Amino acid sequence: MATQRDAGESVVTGTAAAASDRAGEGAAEGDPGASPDARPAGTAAPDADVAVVRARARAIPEAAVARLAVYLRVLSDLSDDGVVTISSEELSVAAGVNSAKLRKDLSYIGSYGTRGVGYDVNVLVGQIERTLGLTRKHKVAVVGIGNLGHALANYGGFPSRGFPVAALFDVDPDLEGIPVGGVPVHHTDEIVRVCGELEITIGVIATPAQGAQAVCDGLVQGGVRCILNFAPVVLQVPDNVEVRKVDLAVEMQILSFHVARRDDAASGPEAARVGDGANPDRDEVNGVVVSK
Amino acid sequence: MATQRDAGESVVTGTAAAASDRAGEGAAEGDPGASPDARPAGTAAPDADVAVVRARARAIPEAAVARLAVYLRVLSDLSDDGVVTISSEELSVAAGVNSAKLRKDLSYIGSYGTRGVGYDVNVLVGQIERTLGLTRKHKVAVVGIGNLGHALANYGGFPSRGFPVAALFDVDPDLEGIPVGGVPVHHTDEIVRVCGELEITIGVIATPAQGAQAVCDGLVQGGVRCILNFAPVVLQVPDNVEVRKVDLAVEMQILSFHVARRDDAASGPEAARVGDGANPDRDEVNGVVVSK
DNA sequence: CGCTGTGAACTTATTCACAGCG
DNA sequence: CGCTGTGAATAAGTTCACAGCG
Repeated sequence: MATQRDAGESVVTGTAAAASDRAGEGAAEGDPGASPDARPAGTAAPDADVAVVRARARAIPEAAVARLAVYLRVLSDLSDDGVVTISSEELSVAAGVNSAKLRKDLSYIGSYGTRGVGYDVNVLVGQIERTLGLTRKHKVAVVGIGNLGHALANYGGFPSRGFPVAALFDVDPDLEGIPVGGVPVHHTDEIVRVCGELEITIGVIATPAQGAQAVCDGLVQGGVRCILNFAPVVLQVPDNVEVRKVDLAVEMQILSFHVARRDDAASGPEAARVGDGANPDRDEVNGVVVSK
Repeated sequence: MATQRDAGESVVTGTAAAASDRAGEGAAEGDPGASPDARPAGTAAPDADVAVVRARARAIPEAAVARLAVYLRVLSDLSDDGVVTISSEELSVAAGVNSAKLRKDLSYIGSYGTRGVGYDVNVLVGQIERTLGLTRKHKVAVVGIGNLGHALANYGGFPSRGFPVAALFDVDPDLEGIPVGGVPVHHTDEIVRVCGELEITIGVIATPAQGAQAVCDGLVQGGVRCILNFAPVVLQVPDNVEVRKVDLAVEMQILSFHVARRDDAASGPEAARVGDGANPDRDEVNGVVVSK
């Protein structure tokens, strides 16, 4: 009964990072050791502004939030490339959405565009970061240092985006103390204590299904209120804890559904041709040319 | 431009084209008394069934498809545990949705329940697998054998669910020939040839951003029509190729938004109206009151 | 009875289309 | 002009609530 969404639910127009290059170049988003409130030039009053942003936050549709994160990544890249201004049309293409939707999404966070011109890239970056609560760091704990956990612990995309991996846990005592990506692994028994002490805000569960709920309970007890769950189980959490689920098998199955549907359409209502895969040079399906 | 759906965008219903929904029923039928549903109560026809399933497939809401995959996983677990029958209420709890939604979702694939009793677990597993196109194997290729690629190549969840990892690719020539998870790594130059020969249906992109589009083009040219993209870029693909994107940084940022929103509510004008029941523990994190 | 299956009501999200500002 | 910002119109998705079957 607590909030629990999964990546495939209402929205997740993703963007930002998985095995990124941006990883290494820690800089980018103007905030090098400066104040945690790092605001790009050209914005206004700190205190009142925050209140406004926050007030609006409550009204932003869930679906729009996911897209804002995408826009942010695209805008960050543009900023790195020295782009100063961009129109809703251009940005929408880069983000893979239509321009009306983009403008609507941006309107939820305020009016930061200039009519007849477009948006100032840096201003937008700053506003979106603020809206998403990225003006502060969110310490991350990864539980389950298997293949996936390793990948996550070493993933540069997290720290470079304000999500430092501050703690690692695993049930295997042999891993205790061993550093992965520069952070030592603790035993899962220590989750509550360590998360509390380090003030972890986001927990990432990369364990097998069986252990996941126990790990989750520990994280919650340790004060973690946001969980990214890779384990194929539905976690039970209190109402004040937010869970997002990433289920690779589910993603694959959704893709599978679309293949089936397409094959179907291609072969008409009757006779589903089973061995269609045999075609080695399929450049068209439904008469549509594939290759570019 | 091509179709590119991110997990969560609407799709399935062919929008403009197939206007009418629910396969089969005559729209003219207006009397609520008589069950207008085209499908006979018995529902069993083996062969014709496929046609029915497929026809309905076109009408299944995108959101429901994602959930069907979740139900399938839960049902498979139940089946393994020897559970024969389950009610919508029980299944919905296990899947983390409400029972009305679950019944509605199941109704999209047909009527396989028994009133007063519930659903036969195995029958449901079979029907969902059929709907999702899981009655055939879908060979998977993973491109980018870095941390994430390694994890994916070794991830047991794929093969066990009908998605054998049949090919691996990386730009690094040093990796060539080296087996990862029992499958040798090819150079990315071979993507088109190998994917064509092996009849890969799903490509997983786990490369850094820069290489992603080129890899994607290769996969498409090699006949791959479904892509799971972990790279933080919006891929350009032909209309008949389906892309789903998984973006970890975006997931984190969505979580971040919710932390910010919650912190805000807690410290805002009125007190948080939380008071769930499950977690009476810690009341503050980072100095912010969470629950009352 | 108990539980499914489903129209109908309602909520959320997307798209349209245009007023209005720079 | 060109482009933003946004109400109003549509479409998609969720929940309700209950008829009807086993």
